[in-house]
Amino acid sequence: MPNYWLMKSEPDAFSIDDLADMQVSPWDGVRNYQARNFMKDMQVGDLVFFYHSSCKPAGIVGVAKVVKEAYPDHTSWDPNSPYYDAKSTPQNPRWFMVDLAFVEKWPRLVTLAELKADALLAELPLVKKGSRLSIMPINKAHWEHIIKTY
DNA sequence: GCCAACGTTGGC
DNA sequence: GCCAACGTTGGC
Repeated sequence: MPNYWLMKSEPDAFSIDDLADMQVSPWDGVRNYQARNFMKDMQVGDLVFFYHSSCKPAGIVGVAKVVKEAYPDHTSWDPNSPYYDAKSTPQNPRWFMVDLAFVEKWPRLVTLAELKADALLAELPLVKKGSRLSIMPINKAHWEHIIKTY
């Protein structure tokens, strides 16, 4: 029984097309404790809404699947990486990543505005005011509603 | 580019 | 441990 998630990425940095090209990619660069903790909860086979943020329009563009559970994010101890964090070391890693596999790109982007306008999704963390989490759990009812409706 | 919301840092 | 200052996110 898979769990469901939503993960945000800026398409300029990493888009669903990039994932489609690579088929499998690590999800690195997460530097938020709450998001990290959610990643640690992910299991192989979990399904993920791929969300494009900071673009016009923002929204869900497709689906990915977890193929490797959380392991240390090596970019955190690479001084040349934009994601470098001096407090993270190979001996004592602070940040983690998972590997995702491409599943499907949707024929169209489902916009944040649509999701906000959907009364059945009022409790979706994504549409809550001030939500800045880049990774969040999605319950089964919400997941199935979104898959069915859009 | 603006700004609201939120997370993190650091002085005390 | 509190909280003000600062930085970041992310929609518009």
